[in-house]
Amino acid sequence: MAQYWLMKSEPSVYSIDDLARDGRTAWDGVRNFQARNFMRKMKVGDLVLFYHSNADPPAVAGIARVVREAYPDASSWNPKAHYYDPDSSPQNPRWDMVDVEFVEKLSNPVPLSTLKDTSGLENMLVTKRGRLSVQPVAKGEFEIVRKLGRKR
DNA sequence: GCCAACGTTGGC
DNA sequence: GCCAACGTTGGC
Repeated sequence: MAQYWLMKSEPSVYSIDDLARDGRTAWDGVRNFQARNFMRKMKVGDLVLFYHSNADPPAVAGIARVVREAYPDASSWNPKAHYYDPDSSPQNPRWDMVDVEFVEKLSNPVPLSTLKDTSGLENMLVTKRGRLSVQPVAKGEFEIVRKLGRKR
């Protein structure tokens, strides 16, 4: 059974439009253990709410799908990479990433304020735990957000 | 740009 | 193993 997730990206770094253009991307740069552990649970076919953080307004901007399950994030042992971690190596990778593909851009992005105000979403982690960049979402929550996002 | 929240590191 | 210091996230 498919699971549901929310993943954050700053649109100035990588936006839903970038994903629409590229078709698919490797979700590298996650350097938080809890977020990494959630990525390790992802299965091909799982659906992802693509959330724009540090945006105006912060919002769920689109939907993506997992197309490759967790594998080592090579940028973690590249000294020139922004997210370089000296404790990670090819022999002993510390960080993983997944590949996701573009599914849809929401015609009506769902801002954080709406997530906070909508009945049925009061338990979403994104409204509580500001700093977790990869998090699980309940199926019902996913459906509500997708529906809101498709409204015009 | 500020700063609260909170995850991580490292001294002890 | 505690916890203070530090760094980062991310809303505002």
